[in-house]
Amino acid sequence: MPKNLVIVESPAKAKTIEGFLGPDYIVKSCFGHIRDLSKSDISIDVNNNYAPKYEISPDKKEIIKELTKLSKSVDTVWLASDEDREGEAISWHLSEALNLDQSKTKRIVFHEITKQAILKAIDKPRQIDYNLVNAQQARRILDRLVGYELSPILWKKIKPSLSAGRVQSVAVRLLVDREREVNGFLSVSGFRVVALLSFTHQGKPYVLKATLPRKLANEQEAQVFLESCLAATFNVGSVEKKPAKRTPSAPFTTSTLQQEASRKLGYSVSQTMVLAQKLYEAGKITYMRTDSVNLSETALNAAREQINNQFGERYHKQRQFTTKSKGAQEAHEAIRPTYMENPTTEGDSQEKRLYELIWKRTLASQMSDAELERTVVKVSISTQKEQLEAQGEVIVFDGFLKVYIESTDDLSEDEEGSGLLPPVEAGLSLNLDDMTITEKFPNSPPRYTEASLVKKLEELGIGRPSTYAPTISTIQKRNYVVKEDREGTPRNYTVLVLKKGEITSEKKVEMTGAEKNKLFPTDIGTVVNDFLMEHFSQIMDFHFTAKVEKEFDEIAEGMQEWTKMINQFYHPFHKDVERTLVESERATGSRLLGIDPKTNKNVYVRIGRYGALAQIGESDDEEKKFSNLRSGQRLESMTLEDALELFKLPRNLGDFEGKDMTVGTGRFGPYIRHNSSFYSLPKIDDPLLVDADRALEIILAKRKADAEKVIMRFTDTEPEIQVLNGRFGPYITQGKENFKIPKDRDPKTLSLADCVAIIADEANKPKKIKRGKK
DNA sequence: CAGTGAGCGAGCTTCCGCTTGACTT
Repeated sequence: MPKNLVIVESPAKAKTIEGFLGPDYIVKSCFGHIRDLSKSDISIDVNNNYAPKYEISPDKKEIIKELTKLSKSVDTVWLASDEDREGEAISWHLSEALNLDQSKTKRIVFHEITKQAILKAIDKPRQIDYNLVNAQQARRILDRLVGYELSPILWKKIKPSLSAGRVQSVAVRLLVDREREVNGFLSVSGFRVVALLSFTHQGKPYVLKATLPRKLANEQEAQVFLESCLAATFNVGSVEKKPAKRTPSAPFTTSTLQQEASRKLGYSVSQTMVLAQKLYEAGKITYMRTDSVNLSETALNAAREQINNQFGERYHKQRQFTTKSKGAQEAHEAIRPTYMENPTTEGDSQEKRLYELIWKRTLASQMSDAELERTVVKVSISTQKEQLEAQGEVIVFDGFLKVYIESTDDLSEDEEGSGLLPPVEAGLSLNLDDMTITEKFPNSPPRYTEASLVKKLEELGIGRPSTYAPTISTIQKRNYVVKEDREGTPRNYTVLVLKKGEITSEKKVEMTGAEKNKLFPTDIGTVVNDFLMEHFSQIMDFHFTAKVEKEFDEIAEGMQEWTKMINQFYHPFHKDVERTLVESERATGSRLLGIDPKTNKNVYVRIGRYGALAQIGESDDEEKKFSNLRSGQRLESMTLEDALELFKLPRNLGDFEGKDMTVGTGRFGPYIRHNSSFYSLPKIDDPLLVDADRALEIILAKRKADAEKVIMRFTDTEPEIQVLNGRFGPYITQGKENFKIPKDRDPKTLSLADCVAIIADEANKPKKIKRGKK
């Protein structure tokens, strides 16, 4: 019987550690938090010093039973949860829930999963740090108070089932603010000058591409500039070379891994975490939920060895990075391969690519700076004071760039300043091949991707490595936010060209504002955000988390009583809650768009019980009219014209077989309705233009298709079974189930007995095997 | 699936941060 029970948070960790400790130790995992406030109500007694009502989480009952039993059979229980606020609380909850005898309970922490580190930890046990535990309780209770008092207000004032919280509501605010910034962005164009200048050097022809550093203000100025260049001569004025260097980024944390996997591999935040979890469980990488950029001694040594072997000593430079992000708790190492000597790994291709990314990033972080040479060439124009400029960059020593180049979210305008310049010297005379002046519009601030939102949240110190992915999915589940593509809109721009002594001007069209896989706030997300901003600006403040984190730190250091801190927060907050419940109007996001010229009534858009709608007439008007907004239409961007357009449908097209034909637009696009049947309108038809003849055509075509749908039926004997013609050819249907007809059978000649036999045959076939794994 | 949009009232929804599976398609 083992004499010692060690409890860690993660089962993968438990397995590794057990190997180090020998037969006297049994190592178990508690799978994270084991107790929490009950979900069913607020579970905090606000009138009794905020006494929390904890209960064992339903999914942890089983493991607690097992741990209790084990703890009774050993001499010593070692609580080895992580060394941060949450980890300390887990140890305390364990000690309470398992009813541990303090004299045989020891608290240990280690930062590295090596035999040495663990033995050292066991050598220096301590007691539970109650200041840290109280800091966690304060965090937990504040979050519960905010979440469980704000959400019900939203149910009453906006819509049931909505939610608000310290983290999610600020995440939505970032998106709403950005959306407004983008929509309000005024893009003032400038005119960009690019010249292609040729020369010969040692008998070989070269072209130098040079640009004017500033943009010209308008077309007229561009025209004047080109005219002045018509008779000009061009000379290289100066060539200046400067050394530069580039330094590798720190190894991955959760958030930087999510960002790079999104940029380089196109993974969603949650996809990255699922893959990383698999790599972790397979023992290939260290823990994937971390905010630390620290590498252990073991890792530093392994990286050095790998770099020296693979690239030579010149490529190695040992670096230890320091964590900058707010609120970092550093319970773990950075995310790195467990074995640096493996540049790649077995497994499915997605896992493999993520592993290789982690390996490269880790290795690069321990490599030398890249040395560059930047060259700036100035080109003089004889008729102008202003000079053109060409920039080049050459890698003198690649260093870490040999394995890893970090990506950025910025869409840099051009590829300026990269690559090798042709051989030029001061005084060299150049020949103008052509000069192009293109009208350019500056980009609006970029919309957020999942990963760039995580980056922003981390910068603000909001959320933790374990919650970034769940937060992103919560705000999408609540329908506050959607991730989607949007088509761009066409925009005109002007291009002026000087070539062979002639100046020409041309109007061109480019697409602008197209987005791929970006986060957009929905109407409901916007209405909830504006409501919270109006009544709870304190919670919505981007620095709210940072402020309370500072107080949690003070509690952790024993400088402040946790109940006092919560009390100071709760009193004013709860007053706001009560006042809002009484005073605030129902929030519908209602906007008055204008007046309907036909009826002279007001036209509104707002959120209704079933989503966004347009309304003509006041709410107490008996003859008011409603229409759903179309998909893609947003409350904020609706105009009077857009709204009036909606009321043009449904239209009555006239009578057929004694019943009205109407045309309308539903959830699945435009349709014709006749005698309570629906007929989808083909894409080529515009519901506003369709006439009675065309509607009739569509109805008859559908009837014909339906008539041909039934190949065989056995009405008398077995009305359940039919042979039908479907989208993919003939098939047999029985009730709600469909069955394939074997290729060698003619569907037209099948008898009922044949059908029954085929159904029995198909039903016996094994179900499709799961895809994914080989 | 092609409507609905108001109100009543029962009963429900909801937070953040630790951890993994157990479930289908």
